[in-house]
Amino acid sequence: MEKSKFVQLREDERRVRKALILDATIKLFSKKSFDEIGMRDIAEEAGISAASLYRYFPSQENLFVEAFIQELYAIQKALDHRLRDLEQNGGVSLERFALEVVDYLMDNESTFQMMSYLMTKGHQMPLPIIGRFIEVRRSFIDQVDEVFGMSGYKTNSRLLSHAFFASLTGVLMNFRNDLGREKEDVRRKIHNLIKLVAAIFVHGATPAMETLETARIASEH
Amino acid sequence: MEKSKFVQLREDERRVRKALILDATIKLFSKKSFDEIGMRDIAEEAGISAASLYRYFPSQENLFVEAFIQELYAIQKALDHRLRDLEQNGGVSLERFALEVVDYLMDNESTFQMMSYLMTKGHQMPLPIIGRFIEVRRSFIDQVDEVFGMSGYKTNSRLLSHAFFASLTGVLMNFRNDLGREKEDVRRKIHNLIKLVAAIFVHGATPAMETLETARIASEH
DNA sequence: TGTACATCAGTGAACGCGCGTTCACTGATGTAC
DNA sequence: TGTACATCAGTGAACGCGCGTTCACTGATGTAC
Repeated sequence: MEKSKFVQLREDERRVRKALILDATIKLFSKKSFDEIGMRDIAEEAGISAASLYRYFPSQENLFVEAFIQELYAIQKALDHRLRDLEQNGGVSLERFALEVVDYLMDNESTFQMMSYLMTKGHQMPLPIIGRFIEVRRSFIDQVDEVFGMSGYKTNSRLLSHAFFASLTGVLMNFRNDLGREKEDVRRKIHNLIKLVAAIFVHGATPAMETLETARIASEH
Repeated sequence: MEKSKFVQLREDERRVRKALILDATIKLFSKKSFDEIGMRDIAEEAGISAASLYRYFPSQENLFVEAFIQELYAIQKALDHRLRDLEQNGGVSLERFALEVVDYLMDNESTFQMMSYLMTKGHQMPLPIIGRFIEVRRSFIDQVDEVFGMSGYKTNSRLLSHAFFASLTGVLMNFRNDLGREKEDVRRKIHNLIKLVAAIFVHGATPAMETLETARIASEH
């Protein structure tokens, strides 16, 4: 009985330490590219020795997998939270939602780095990560869908949501590291682009859907 | 005189061999990610020993730089060529142009890999590459601009072109490696998305420009 | 034509370094009696 | 309370491997006389 309590305590502490290591790892994601982060870096960031890491994770790959998945959960939660927030405070327009997402991704470098990484190298990642990534992406596209729904679109907005999601990430990936520009300058430019894209998607989608429908039917025959 | 001719010949051969190595390197770009390509890989692909590479390039970095730049020139030329081609054969719509570009990028894995790489890690690349990349991107956006112009848009389409370019690359990066899908399936999905985006940009841009103008002015005060 | 020499492409083997990981150990804390 | 033992976090040092790069050499081709 008492013994089990002590064991419990030890296990709790262990979990806390694991979490600290994962936090340190995620923190590093925002400073370096993934394939530049070594076990010694993580150890330093966490304030322990490299050897100690192996008391908590069997390998570097395993540590990274856990960190990625934790981060993916955080993204999903954060996005969901922001959407609910908007809903309560004055309604959700596509533009407001998109700007929220963009700001989140610009303020959370590690999240953004991870998303880029998953997009470009995702196909050779361990399965659990791929699964989570696809899930999170779908959940995000669902949210876009929801926003489109609020904006008055009915069915068949699925493809539209995919396109919008792609445009949004495309803007970020292309202009995030624009060289020789001030940080706030970059943000303003990206905001403008996002506003433009949102406006285009809102005002231009209805006539476009017909065109697409025609194209789709044509391409299937 | 004669001596100079022999020297000339030797120099020509040298240039040819350099080109062969560069070609081998670029070929590898389509098979592996850049940070997975080693000097021994390149040597094997080129059919020589790793040590020999150093007779032609002072370092791996230098070799990569030359390969990147060569590839960037190739992209620019290919895109330009395709645009001119379209102009002569029945006119250029945004959709046709975009589909051409997409197909080019889907058929030239190494090009696509390089573009993704430059977008995500470009800011820490050697200066000559950054310069070339920005140049090529600008030239591409110029082409989009031109197409928009043909489609009847007048001034201030610059931001629109940026946005379209970003959307196009975004679609590719997001759905290129869609898992558990046939290759042709992926291509069809991407084609549909691109058609949708093109249609949206064409039919929806005009009212959107006003919205944007308002937003831009507002954000400056 | 023959011979000594220069140039240079090409190479197998080795060097040096950084990385992921393991080893053998220390020290703190708790348990048994 | 004291003593022998178990558990486990933590670590400095070392191992093994792969990589970029260099070394010392070979062999082919051309040059000088």
